[in-house]
Amino acid sequence: MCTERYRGGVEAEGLIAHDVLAVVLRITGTVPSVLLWRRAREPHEGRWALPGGRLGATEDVEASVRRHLAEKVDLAEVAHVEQLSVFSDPHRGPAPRRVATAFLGLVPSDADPAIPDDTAWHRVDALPPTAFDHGEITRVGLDRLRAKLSYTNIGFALAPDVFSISELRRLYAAALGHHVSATNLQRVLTRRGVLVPTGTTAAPGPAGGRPAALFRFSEHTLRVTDPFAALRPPSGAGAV
Amino acid sequence: MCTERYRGGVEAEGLIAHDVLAVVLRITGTVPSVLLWRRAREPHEGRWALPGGRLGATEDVEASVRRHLAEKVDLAEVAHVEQLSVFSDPHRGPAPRRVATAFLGLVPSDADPAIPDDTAWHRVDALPPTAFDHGEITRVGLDRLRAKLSYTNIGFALAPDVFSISELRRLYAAALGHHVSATNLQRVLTRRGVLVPTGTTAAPGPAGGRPAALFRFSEHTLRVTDPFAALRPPSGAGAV
DNA sequence: GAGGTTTTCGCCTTTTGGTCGAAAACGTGG
DNA sequence: CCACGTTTTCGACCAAAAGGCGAAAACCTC
Repeated sequence: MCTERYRGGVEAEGLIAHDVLAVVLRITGTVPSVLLWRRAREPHEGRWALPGGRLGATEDVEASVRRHLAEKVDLAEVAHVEQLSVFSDPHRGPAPRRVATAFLGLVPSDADPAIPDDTAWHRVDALPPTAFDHGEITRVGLDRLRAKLSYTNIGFALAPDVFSISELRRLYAAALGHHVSATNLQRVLTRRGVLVPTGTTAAPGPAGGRPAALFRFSEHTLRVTDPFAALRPPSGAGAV
Repeated sequence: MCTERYRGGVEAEGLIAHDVLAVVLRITGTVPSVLLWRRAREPHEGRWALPGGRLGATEDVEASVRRHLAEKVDLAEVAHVEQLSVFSDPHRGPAPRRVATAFLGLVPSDADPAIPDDTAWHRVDALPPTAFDHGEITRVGLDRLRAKLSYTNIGFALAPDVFSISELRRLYAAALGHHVSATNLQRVLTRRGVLVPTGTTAAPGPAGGRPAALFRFSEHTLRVTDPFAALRPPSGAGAV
């Protein structure tokens, strides 16, 4: 049949199914959680998988991952999306061969978007059995988030629109997995100009305490804190 | 014919040609250069393209880019390869649709590998007309190199096995496009433990001068200088 | 108003990066 | 063999950035 030769022809020509996947993270309590859905069909029936799907003919990978993500979560709640990496091990899943471009997505901690019945948030420190290489991909996404918290304004995608320093401190500590000092966090982010005071304060908790000043991020798009590390240009920089 | 329905079937199924591409950089004089080959056929005949080719059925993208690179340059001279990004704009080239995974490759300044007749090094500040989006991809590769020079030991892939500080300073300045102080470069890299003295010295130039002490990189694989920026863990770090 | 709680802020220390100039170690040419 | 130019090295100093601590501020309840 044509179908037989068809398959063979496809592989000889090197045409490959291309998927997109999203590691969608959100800080819940003291630990990040990732959005996963439970597979109802083989392969890997019953295991938990990252949202995603086939790359369409008229879209680039970022448009595609946004389209597929919209099936699992309200896209308006996803504050940031960026490309992670390509996963292409020929044995990363059963035949036929699939290549996937993975993305990182971030949802602010105050958003609690509606999600389908087969979908749930899972703490990254207690992942259920994952399908294919999705566990490894989740780890890559988490690592990326942690790295970028240090030298970008990516916190805007984890925090509510306005927030107190202690709330922000809690989010950073949860994402980074280690203690973060409120004093230092505020100073570092302020010096970089990513944090601006709103002038308003929050009501104290039931146990009292001084009312917290409220802040917001100056920008809601990713910006690298420019001379973020060693070996800066002297003063007036001339790009090549 | 089968062929007719074949094509239609392929696109309906979303099967796509996947390419790999490499931005191979090398510091030449005071400016980085990129390895390009001149296309002898349409589309974009006569324009200059990045090395690369089709992803094969039994290899992942990194193995593939190494295989294709071997056709243009001696792989043993490529000291470092890392994934850059996926380029998937449906209109990034004429039909049929192609998706490409781009890589960054680095060749030490003392290597001068043999290359085919259709291939040449081009200074990145004076690129010839490039095919498809290869000019943009080159820019992405250069940006990646510049960023990583600041917070990783990636210099090992630009420098000879042993080198003087002034040689290394020249390489960093050329790659970054701005002045770099030898004193500071040595201190920063030494403090991070990526630079180790060999105990030997180089012969002075024809005009004399104090003989330069020679160094080498402690590792020849990529390592991120761990707490490379703000928001470090307190002291004893416990990973989650 | 006393006592508990939470946030804020000033002050200090440590680490890191940037700059400068003197000294060291070589050549060459009188 | 000594003065001079050259290149590298190294110490000293400075500024910026980040980490830490504790007192003070601003709220609660009893």
